Formats: sequence, C-alpha cells, structure tokens
Amino acid sequence: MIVILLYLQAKYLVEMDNLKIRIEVDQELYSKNPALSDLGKKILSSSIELIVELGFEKFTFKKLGEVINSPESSIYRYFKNKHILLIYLTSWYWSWIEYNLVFATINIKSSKERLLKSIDILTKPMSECQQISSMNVSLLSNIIISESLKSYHTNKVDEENKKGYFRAYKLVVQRISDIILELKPDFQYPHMLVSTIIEGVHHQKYFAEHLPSLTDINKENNTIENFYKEMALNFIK
Amino acid sequence: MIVILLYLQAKYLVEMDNLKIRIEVDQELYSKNPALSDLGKKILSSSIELIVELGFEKFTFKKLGEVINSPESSIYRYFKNKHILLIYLTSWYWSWIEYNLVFATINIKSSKERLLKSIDILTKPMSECQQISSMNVSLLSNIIISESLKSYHTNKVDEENKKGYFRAYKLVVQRISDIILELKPDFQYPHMLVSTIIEGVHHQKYFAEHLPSLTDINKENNTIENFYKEMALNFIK
DNA sequence: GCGTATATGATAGTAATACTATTATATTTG
DNA sequence: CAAATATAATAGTATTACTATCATATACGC
Repeated sequence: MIVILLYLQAKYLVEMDNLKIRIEVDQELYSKNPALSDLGKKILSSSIELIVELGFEKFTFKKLGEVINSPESSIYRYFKNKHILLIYLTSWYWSWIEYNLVFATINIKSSKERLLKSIDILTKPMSECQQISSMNVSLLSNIIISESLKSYHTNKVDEENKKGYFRAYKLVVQRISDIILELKPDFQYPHMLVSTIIEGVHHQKYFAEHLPSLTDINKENNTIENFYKEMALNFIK
Repeated sequence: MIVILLYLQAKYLVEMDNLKIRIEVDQELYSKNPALSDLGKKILSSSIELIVELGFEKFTFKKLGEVINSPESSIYRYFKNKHILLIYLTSWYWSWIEYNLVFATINIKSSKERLLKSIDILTKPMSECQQISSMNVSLLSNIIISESLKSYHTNKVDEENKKGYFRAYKLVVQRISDIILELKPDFQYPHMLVSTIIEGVHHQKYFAEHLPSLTDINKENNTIENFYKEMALNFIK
C-alpha cells in the first residue's frame, strides 16, 4: 500500500524529490509498528544488514540483538518471528516498487512505453545511497533477490495468503498486468507474464552472481533489461 | 549424469520401456550410497513423502527416523544433513529429466519440434504411478516445485557449486540451450531463456495452487505448456 | 564353521535455535 | 506527580542439528 502523507509529523516522513512519503506496511505484519520508534528503526536497518551478511537461515533475533545491543525479547515485541520480519521487509519493498512504478509512468501516454518503463524499474539496480526511513533499499533489494522466495515457500502460504501478507507483491503484478492489457486487450496471460518476468529477473541476477552457466548476462552486451523487454514485446506483439 | 547399465545386478535396476536404467547421483552428495541398501532406499522414499507432508523446514531426520523406525544416527550415515539430502533429491530429479529429454527427442529431426518436446517434458505432470527405484517421481516433482529453490538459495552456494552439486540441473539447461542454438544459431540468450522457463514453470505451478492471482492458468484454456511454448517461439523467431 | 568386517540399533550428550515469562528500570504523557 | 509505556536484564523450555559410543546382527572370506 502506498500512503502519501503531506505535512504530517516530520519525524515519520522522508524527503524525496520534494515529496514527503511514507511506505506503509500492513498492520498484520508487525506486533508493534517498527517505523514509529528508534528501536524499531534500528531493528529494521540492522536486520537488513545482518540478513545480507549471514543469509536468512543463519540470521537469528539473538544475533540481531547483539548487533543493536538489545535483548532478543525486545525484538520479539515488534515481530512475532524472523519469518514475519522477512515478509514485512518484502512487503515494504514491493510497496516501494509500486510507488516507483506509479510515479515513473504517470505522465507517459503510450502503454508500450509504460510497460518498458515498468520493466526498467523491475530490473535496474537500486542506487547505493537510497535510504528511505531507515531502509537501505540497495541492500534490501539483495535480500529480495536471494531470500524473498522463502517468504512464500512455506507450509503456511495458504493461511498467510488469506491474511493478506502478500498483497503488496500482488498489487505490483496487477498494476503491470493492467498496462499489458491496455496494450493488448485480448492477451491471455498478463499475470503469468508479469510474474514470470519478476521472478525471472531475480533468478537471473542470482545466477549471474552464483551460477553463471545458467544465464547469459555478462556475455557480450546482454542485459537483463533487454532480455525481458524483448521477451515481453515479442510475446505480446 | 545418466548411466545406462545393461544386464547389471538386477536388484539395482529398474525395468522401464524394456530399458534397464539407473539414475546415478554424484558421489559428493551422499556419505554412503542410499541406492545400494534397503535402509538407504527406505530413507529416500520416506523422506520424499515426509518432505511433501511437512514442508522442508519442518522436516527433520529425527521425524524421518520415527517414520522408518530407525535412529537418526543411521540416517546421518547416509546424508551429512537434510540440506545435502535435498540436493541429492533435486539432483536425482534433474538427471531423470535429462534422461527423459534424451529419449523423447532422440528421433526427432526438427529442432523446433525437439524444443517443443522439451518444454512438454518440463511442464507435464509426472504420472502418479511412476516409481523408479524407490523414488516416487510424482511426489518428488512436488518437492522440486515447492522446495528445490532452497537447495541453492543458501550462503553456501558458491562453495557447493564449486563441488559440482548443481551439475545435473546445469546439464539440463545446457541440453535445451543447445537445441535453441540449433534453431537460431545467433540467439543471444539461450541459457537465460531456458532457466527462465524452468523456474517459471515451477513458479506458475506453485502460484496456481497457492497464489492464483499471480497467474492466469485455470482461466479459460490457458496452460503452462502453451504459455511457455508461445513465449519461446515468439522470442526466438 | 570361525573370525572379521560391515551395517544397523540403542542410547546419551551438546550447543544452538526459537521462543516465552518475569521482573526491574527508564521515559513519556496526561 | 502519577500512571502508562517502552525497554533492559535475566531465566527457562522444547526442539533442532548434530556427534559419540557401544552393542548387536548379518554377510563374507577362508
């Protein structure tokens, strides 16, 4: 969900292109809103760093507590467990992407151009220095690439899906699907194409770094953007 | 790796279309070859069932031991830990798929037809009753869809990749990439296209069952096969 | 048939994980 | 200034992911 708050209490807001915005995450995803306290923000920013450093399996609330100098019990007051924290982080990320999609495409008339712009946003690396309310977006995007699959590949998917935990991701897929349908109203597979592209982008980035024989980027002038742009346009055409 | 053993000791072999075959898994992936003992086979078949039932996170060697009435220490003699067991299972699966690819395409002259046949094999569900040397292939394919990502999304990927743990998967990707290159020798992204299709197939099957708003199958006459066949042909053409 | 190797069973133990609970102290707010 | 709230400090529990040891059963070579 994207919430644009104008002239609200300054401390909860972020200056960005002169627009004051806050990314709001579904209440179900925290026991206590981490965006509203210093400790909460420290939990968010340090958990991102620590998950990147250790990988999600080796990451624990105990270790996080040591990093931020707080007992693990304090972290449990914000998040029921590390799995919910991961869903919180991915949810935040997808809302952030949705915000970027909306603002990057708002003045583009051609739906083809809007689709291409959307693929840009899905593929382009986040700038290193983007830090939106205690979230290091560049590091967070590494987590999305390496770990976000684990947020919904569990035996609780169905239950958690009912509670709306994956809404932010779905909204992004829906938004881009709508652009595709504008471009070609009788296209049969808009959601499949979009989710194939999104997951594909993550896989290809991961493969490029860890299993290069499964991809072709790094060869010649191949890029992930071009691959998925060509793929989408050839398919829809 | 596909090893075809003719007239070898009958107990290690499987009758299939009058061909005696055994799927061989890389030695690095077990401490003791589970294909060569009753206990080993029981470990394999019951672990498949238990992982499907519990999900990989909740699956433990202790629980498996209770199911097969053996102490966990006996299971540890075959597999260093459950993560290695998962890699063993996925490796076995990909070698099995490679075998199917080879035999299904061997007499097809047209490379386009061979590509389509390959996509068939990647997308078609395994028949319920296929049981190759203690492996229930249909159940195993559920594990591939839901859990196989976890075999290489860990902080040990690079190390394990060096040891060749993911070779079976890479061979499948390579084999289909070669077909694509026959079809269009200057195609820039054969590996990317194949790995996008393979991972995409798994995601779409998973979404269809758990997160249907991310896909379009179940609507009209949409099928995963047709989606990826159209996608591939439109892209390559 | 006998001794030896090998496979499995039975049992115990350990450090880490994923929590839950309780009490104390500091800070904010009304 | 009192009351509510947030955090710290500490302890405790069941489960997990192993490792180790010793006993027993079976198979195999001579």
